[in-house]
Amino acid sequence: MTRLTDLLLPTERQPPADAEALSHKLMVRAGLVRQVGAGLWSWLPAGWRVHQKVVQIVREEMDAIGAQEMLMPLITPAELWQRSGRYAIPELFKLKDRKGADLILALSHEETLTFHVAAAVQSYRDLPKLLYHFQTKGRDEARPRAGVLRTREFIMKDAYSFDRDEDGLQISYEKYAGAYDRVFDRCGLEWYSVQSDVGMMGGSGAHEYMAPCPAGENDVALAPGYAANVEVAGAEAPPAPPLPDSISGELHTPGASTIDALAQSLGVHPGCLLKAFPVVTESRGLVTLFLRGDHRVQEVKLANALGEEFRPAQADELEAAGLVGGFMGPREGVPAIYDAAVTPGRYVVGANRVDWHEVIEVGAGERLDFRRVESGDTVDGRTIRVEPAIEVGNIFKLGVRYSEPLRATYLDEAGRERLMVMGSYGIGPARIAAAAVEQFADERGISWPRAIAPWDVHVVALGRAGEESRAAAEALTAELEAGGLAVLLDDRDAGTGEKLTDAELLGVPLRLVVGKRSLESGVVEAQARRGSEDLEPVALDGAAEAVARLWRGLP
RNA sequence: CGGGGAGUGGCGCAGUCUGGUAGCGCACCCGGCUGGGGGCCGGGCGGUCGCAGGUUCAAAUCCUGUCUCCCCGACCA
Repeated sequence: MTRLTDLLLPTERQPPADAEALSHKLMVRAGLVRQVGAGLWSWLPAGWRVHQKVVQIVREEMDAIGAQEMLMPLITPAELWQRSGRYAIPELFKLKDRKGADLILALSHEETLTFHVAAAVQSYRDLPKLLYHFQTKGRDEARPRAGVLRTREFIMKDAYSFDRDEDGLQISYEKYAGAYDRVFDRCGLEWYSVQSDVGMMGGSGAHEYMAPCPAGENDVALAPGYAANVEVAGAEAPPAPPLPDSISGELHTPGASTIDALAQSLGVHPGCLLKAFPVVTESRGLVTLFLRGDHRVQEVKLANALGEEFRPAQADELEAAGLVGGFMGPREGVPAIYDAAVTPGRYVVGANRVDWHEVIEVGAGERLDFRRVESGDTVDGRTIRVEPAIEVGNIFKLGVRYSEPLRATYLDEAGRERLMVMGSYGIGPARIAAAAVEQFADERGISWPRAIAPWDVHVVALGRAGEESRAAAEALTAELEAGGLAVLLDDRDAGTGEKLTDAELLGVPLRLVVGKRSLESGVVEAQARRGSEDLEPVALDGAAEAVARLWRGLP
């Protein structure tokens, strides 16, 4: 039993002035978390209970697939990271000890675990190995944001798999994927897994687990049977209306240096225009990308499509090539690449002269897909919608990205030395908590899924200290606890409104109100936090069982 | 890193333009009333006005520097 009079639960009537995201506001208001610095948060007792609930669910599902829990240090010798090549990451916290030795704060633990497994495992007989831990991560984020959604220090469950080959990795990957499905289901979240970008570091496959909500940092493209991060999603765009024949040749377009202005002055759909996006790459030099005026470049897709990194061209480079900002178009000597949604036909492009555009005929040449998909696009005839989501977990086929530099090898049956094939699998418990707040909160506050609520039942004892209702609430609480429920008892000497309002803010799934009015009939009032209708009152006689039953029926 | 905004009691804010020694609501403490939706009355506690320097008889207010935090973007292995 937790008595509210013992608990540090600093609820606030007003959200912090600088909070933007709903989960940020509510988690602070409900007394779950407090900020220490930018991206640095303390978990107060009630919030930590939620975090621990999530951790326990994750732990159980990891154990269930045969993964073994361990613990590796946050502070790590820099040398391991120098070997893996990750020492240069800007987000990496770097420090020195008193002897001047270089150390880092691990932002994940591939290096450390690969180091251990490389030393401990020599034979194919010892593979596969599935391992995980919950450990603090340090990440010097350029921009921490939205309360606990993006922080510079946080606890992550990071898991790893070591296999002898790709086939083995596939099996391990599927085990973790299954465990993840169960974790997010059990946490009561609305979620889906999406294909994700494997990044420049390579890797042969990756999925992200996404919890849709407005505060999400990722945009996800969804259609029946299809889900992908917009960083990789590809789709068919609805065709743009044809450019009227009346518009042709050279066009005097004074001041129309933006797509909107140009489309408006010509009276045509923005899709009839081509937008130019000049970039420079290592192997190609300056290239101009063209996509429909109503489309946007998706930079991750672009890098993948190009097969190399790129940067926007600089003003002097444009000038040297004769490209004119605001009126840019194809030009002799500058390679042009068209987006896949630019179907052959007539388009308005810049004439590379200030205040002039022209109509060109685009043929059926080579295309790359580098535009961002938009709501209304289709995949195999199914309409896509794009929505924001929080990334709550990811699974990633690493391959030999770490086993190679860190020499994690084993001997196969033939005595040949071979590289272990790895996977990594992350979950952020804090993000799961924040996502649950985002997804289920209403105007009164948080509404926890049963599985991760800080307590199972919130007993509100009305009346003054010493009154009969207080004693009844105490007795009821003890009985519920004996029956296996975790109960928060509001035993404060506060007004009814304050107690009920705080209960709704905190969001425990089942609330029981003990007051003299209902006690006269030998019952307490029950209300589910989610859904507004009162449940049937619960008779004090046999309450433990009845309440447990009610609780089991909640979401 | 670029753009924008903000630092005044635990929280939310006013005061800054026009310099005169800090105020409001909530919270908190004491007393009393009330006791099923943040109730009422009375009395209180609490602030180096982010920090440093400067101007001035006098600085929350003007000047210079600096730190911190938030939002948008970039970045996010």
